[in-house]
Order: sequence, then C-alpha cells, then structure tokens
Amino acid sequence: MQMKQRNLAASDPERDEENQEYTHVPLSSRKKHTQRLNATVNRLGWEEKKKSSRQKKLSKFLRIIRLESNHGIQADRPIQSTLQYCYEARMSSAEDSGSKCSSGPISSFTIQSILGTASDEPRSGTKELSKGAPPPPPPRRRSLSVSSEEECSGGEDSADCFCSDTGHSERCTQHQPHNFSCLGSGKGLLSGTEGLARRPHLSQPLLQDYKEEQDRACHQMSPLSDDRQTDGADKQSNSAKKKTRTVFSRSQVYQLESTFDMKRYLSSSERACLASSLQLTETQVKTWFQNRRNKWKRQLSAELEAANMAHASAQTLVGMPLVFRDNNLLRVPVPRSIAFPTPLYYPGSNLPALPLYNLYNKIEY
Amino acid sequence: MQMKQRNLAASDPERDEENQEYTHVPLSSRKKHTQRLNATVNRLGWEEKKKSSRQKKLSKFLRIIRLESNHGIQADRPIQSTLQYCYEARMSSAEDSGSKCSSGPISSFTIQSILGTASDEPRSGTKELSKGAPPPPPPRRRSLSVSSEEECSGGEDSADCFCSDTGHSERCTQHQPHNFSCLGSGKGLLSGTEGLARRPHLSQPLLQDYKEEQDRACHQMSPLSDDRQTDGADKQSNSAKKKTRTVFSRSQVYQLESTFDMKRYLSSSERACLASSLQLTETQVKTWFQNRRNKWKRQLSAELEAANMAHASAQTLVGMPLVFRDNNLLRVPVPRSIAFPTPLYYPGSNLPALPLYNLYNKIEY
DNA sequence: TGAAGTGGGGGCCTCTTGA
DNA sequence: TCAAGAGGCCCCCACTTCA
Repeated sequence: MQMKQRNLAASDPERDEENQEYTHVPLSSRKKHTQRLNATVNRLGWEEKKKSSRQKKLSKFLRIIRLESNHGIQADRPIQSTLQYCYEARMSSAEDSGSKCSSGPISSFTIQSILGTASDEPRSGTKELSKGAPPPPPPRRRSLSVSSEEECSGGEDSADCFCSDTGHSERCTQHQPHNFSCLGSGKGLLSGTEGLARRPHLSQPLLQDYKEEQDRACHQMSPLSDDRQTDGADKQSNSAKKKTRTVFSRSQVYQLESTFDMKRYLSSSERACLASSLQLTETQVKTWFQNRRNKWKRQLSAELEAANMAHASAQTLVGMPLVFRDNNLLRVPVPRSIAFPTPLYYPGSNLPALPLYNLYNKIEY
Repeated sequence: MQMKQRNLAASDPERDEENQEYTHVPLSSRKKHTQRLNATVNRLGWEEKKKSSRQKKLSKFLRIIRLESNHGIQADRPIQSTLQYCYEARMSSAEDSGSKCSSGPISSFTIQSILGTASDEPRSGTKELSKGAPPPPPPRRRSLSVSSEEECSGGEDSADCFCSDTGHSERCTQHQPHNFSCLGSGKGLLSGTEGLARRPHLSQPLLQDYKEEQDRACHQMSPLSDDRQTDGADKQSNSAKKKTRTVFSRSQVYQLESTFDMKRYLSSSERACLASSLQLTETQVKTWFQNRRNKWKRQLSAELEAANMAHASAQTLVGMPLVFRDNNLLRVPVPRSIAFPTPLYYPGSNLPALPLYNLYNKIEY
C-alpha cells in the first residue's frame, strides 16, 4: 500500500507549460469585472468560505499526520501532498527538489508552519491562529518569531541591527543549507553567483547577514516568543479583531527579495525551504510573494505607462521584446518577462539563463 | 494599457517544478479522510457552489469577450486569461505554445467550448448547458458534435466506420495543424515519430483517421446537431435531471489516448488545441484526462499490488526507482513516473526523452 | 463502462484593510 | 507601507452516479 502510494504519488509531472503566456486582464478592467461580479452574482456563501478555511487546515493537518505516520522519509514535503495539480516536467527540479530538503526538519517545520502556533502568529482571530490548536510542537522550532517589528528594534536602520553572536549557530543555522540548496540549485534559481553579481551586498553578506539574523533570532526572540505565546491566547479571546501587523526583518526581506529576483513564483518545496530558512510560515512566504508580485506589477505598469507616454512605440505592443531602458528610477528588477517572454529558466542546461541580470537596479534596503 | 497588459501577462513563469513529488494519499486513507470530513464538517454551501459554477462561466465569458475586444491578436488563448497561476518556465514551450495556435480559430473555439452551445453538449441540466446562454455563435463552428454515440454508428467496429469523403476538408481539417503543432512540438509531447514508433497505426493512420473523422462529422453531424440544438432547449427545460451519456468516437479516443501516452497532464493551451482538434469542449478533454488518470492509477495500483504480492520487494518502498517488469498483462502505458520519478520531458533538448516507450503495451482500440 | 457530477484542497489574482 | 484578509477562479483528486 505504501509502495502504491509512493509510486502513484510520483506521477507524471508534465503540465502547464504555457503559463508564461499569462494573458492577464488589466487592473482597471479586472476591477470593473470584479465589481460587477461582486455586485451582481455574489453575496452568497462567503460565510461558508470562512468555515471552509478552517476545514482546509484541518484536513491538511490530517493529511500531514497521515503522511508522516505512513511514509516517514517521504513525508519531507507534506504540504505538497495536497498539491494535486500543476505537475512539472523539469529534469533539474526532479534531481534536487526531492533531495535537498531533508525530511525531518522540513516536515516538522511544515507542520508547524501550516498549523501555526500561537507564538508564531501573533495575529489573533485570523486563519493563522484558528489552525493553531492541534500541532505537537516540533523539537527544533522553539517558537521563534523572526517576523515581527519587535525583533529588530527600529527596523529602519542599517545592518548594525544584527548582533554578531554566533553561539547558537549550530542550531540556528541548520536551516540554511536547505534554503540555499533548494533555491540555488538547478531549479531555475541562481546558484548565488549570477543573480547576485550586480548586488554584491547580497552574495556573501547575505549569507552572513542571514546567519546573524538566525543567531539574533535565537537569542532575542525567546522571551518575545514567550510573551506572544502567553498573550497569544489572550488576544485570541479578547481582541480577536485586532490585527497586529508583522514586519519582516531586514535579512528576511533580503532573502525574499533575492529569491524574488530569481523567480517570481515559488514552488511548494522552494517555499517550504525558504520559509524554514527564514523562520517564517509558508503562508507568510506565499503572501509575501503575492504582495511582491502585485507591487512589482504596479511598478511595472507605472513604468510602462510612462514609457508609453514617452516613446509611444506602438509596434512593441504585439509582443516584440522591448528594448529595455536602464532606468535607474525603476527601483524594481528589470521586468525580464517583458524583455524575455520566453521563460528565464532553461531547465535543460541546468543553468539559469538570465541575461538581463546585469541590468538590475536593485534597491538598497 | 494594452501594452501593459500584454507585458504583465507574459510575467514570470517559474513555478511548481517540484510537483512531480506528489506525495499522495492512498485511496483507502483518502477515502476515510474524505468520509470523515464530509460527515463532520461538510453539509454546507454546496448550493452556492452550484451557483458559482455558473458564475465562473459568466465571468470567464466576460473576460474572454474583454480579451478579444481589447487585444485582437493576443487573444489567441483566451482560456488562459483566467489561468492566473501555475506559470511555467520552459523555453521550448515559450517558443511554440504562443505561436502554433492561430488566434482566430482557437479563440472562437475556446469561447464555444467554454460557453458551450446547446448542440455541442446534449446533456441537459449540467454545467455545460447552463453556460450556453450568452455566446454568439462563431462563424466557423457549425454546431458539430463529434462526441456522441450517434455520430459513429455502432461505435465498436473498426476503422471502416469512417467515411472517406473529403469534400469539406478545407473546413473540417482546419483545426488539425493546431492540434499536431501544439501537441507535437517541443513542449514535452512527441513530435509524432518517437511516441508513435511502437504504434504505427497511430502515426499517419491517426492523421488520416482524424481527417476522415472530421469530414464525416461535417457531413453527418449537421442534421444531428440541428436536432440537438432544437431538443437541447427542450431537455434543458423538460428533463433537466436526465444525463445523456456521451461516448467519444474512436478517433477521438485514439487521439486522447495517444496524447495521454505522451503526457498525463495537459496544459491549458494543449487542452485547447486538443479540444479544438477533436471538436470537444475543453471541459470534456479535461474530464477525460482526469478519468483517464484515475483509471491509469487504478490499474497501476492493481498491478503494483500484484507485483508486491509476487515479489514482496519491501526495500523499494522508500522511493528507490522500481525495476520495471515488462508486464504484458498491464495494458496501460508503462508507468514512467515510477520508473522515472524525474520528469520525462527534458525541455532543454527540445526532444522528449521517454526511454520507456518501447515497453509500451498499448491496447488496441 | 466511462463521462460527468460532487465536494474538498491548493494556489493565484485583485482589492481592501488596518496596524 | 505592507502583511493579511476576503472573495473569486481554476485545476486536481477521490469518489460516486447513471445512461
């Protein structure tokens, strides 16, 4: 039975290769469409949707538990047990995505991230807290919450925010190889050299930065997380409406941004690895990427609007690659998808081909 | 604005490359889980789900209309305007997926397939009919319904079922190049030679078969489609509960099976091309593939169960690639995903690498 | 037998909210 | 400003239904 499941689980991954076409609806049109739909045909059953959100988490948890109890080593990505679609056919991804993330940590982390602990998500009254009941605390995740503004006092000053103590590096940096192996392998992400060529502050400083962040988190976050664990339940009962906004730390944003530069969309395993390395939940990483994409598209729209008004090059409308301007005002990565409608990741070569990385104007965080 | 949309639409396609990991839940466990969930937390809001199905079609239609009116040439895959996720990063797919399907036919067909005409879907009281209200009939699709048992009289005898008249070939075969270019290009599907090497009856005979099918459909289905158009509305009002079972024709099953041999999952563009070439709706193709996958997995499970009882090779449980037996009793394609957990499609080479195709024991339909 | 229906899961998108 | 929330859409899966 386990064998069956295993083998069925590894079923064919050839799907959805045309999604780079992505003929999307513009914001204004979409907005009107959404508004009309909402006005005309909606107003039904969103209360059920709220409930089903809890149900999703419950069933997810059940499946995770079942996977872990049934499969042991292959429960390395339990979140993906529910990913029953979008199979991919990338040779390089199959080579590393299943092996780079060790089973135990990711598994436990993923459970933690999916189900959430009260300490991990201080927001009360949200889905993150509603799913926090069942999880047994994994041994390695000590209720860290690196993603809050209390963590980095101030949060706006420069890297001196990081403490240099490495006493807990053996524990705090244990996720690090996962992250960089998953995100730096041949799965379409740069291996740390090409993508960071234009941003030297991110190549090795990022590693150190990240390591320090881990240490700092391990040192500083324990009391804070305790506080949150205590008042987490209080908030859950008292101020269920209050939304405490989390502010990701500098190094977390660093790493998220660098990952976003490499790919706009994360796979589940990449998301899991990144979340575990950043001590964030997968939901947080997913949300960050979603918001980042939105921001990127907004900026892109503004940029293109300006470019249209300036150049009025109507012949580029039909999909010709735009000759890209090295616009220093556009403080986002060069929209490679415009210059290169073809995918930026060439799986056969096992090397990412991102020829426009040298045009990056990376914002200095 | 169009430029913006265009360029935004082509955004980054790197996602979901680990989905071949697909650690799925076994059937028994899943069943229990499903039953429990259904028993405990369900029983809410499925009436809304039914409604939202219509809403989906409505909004889809609206978006398609908007896309076609706004973009002209780039509305070649309006169905994908709603594919706001699952971006892919395959160089080869970007090379051909956007260009092989000409804009007009696919566009109009997709509208037709999405919204459905009463003649195209004789099933009444289903979603296929519920979404048939708004579409303006595209000029080229003359209410063909190749997917019924009346079409091929008998439906069980051999290829002599096909008529050889080619009088309408200029119209009926216009979808053919779409199909074979989309499915036979470097997107992971065989280009008609490797995949069909073991099944010579499908290589050129399939083309001819298909062509004849098209002709026959054009000749024979016109009155039938008229009948359906007339009684389609009747069924919609009278016997809304009756489900008329459609039986796909021999050549349709041929082509679906050959496509399934090449890839287990279809992308949206592939599905659209295949559906247009087969004169089926995309929903039908999608459902066929879903059912086919289920069937394939059932057979695979049975096969593996027998293999387990015979060999009792418990050491292969943890994910080692199984040494595959050339089992002549398994009348399904060799489960490549088991023998090759890595994806079988190597996009960089632009040639599909399916070394196990010579092990195929294809059932002769 | 098999196309289609049902219900639930997941992700993405747009828009909005509120620390 | 930006992490989340809300609502909507699509695909997938398992299971079921019924011509």
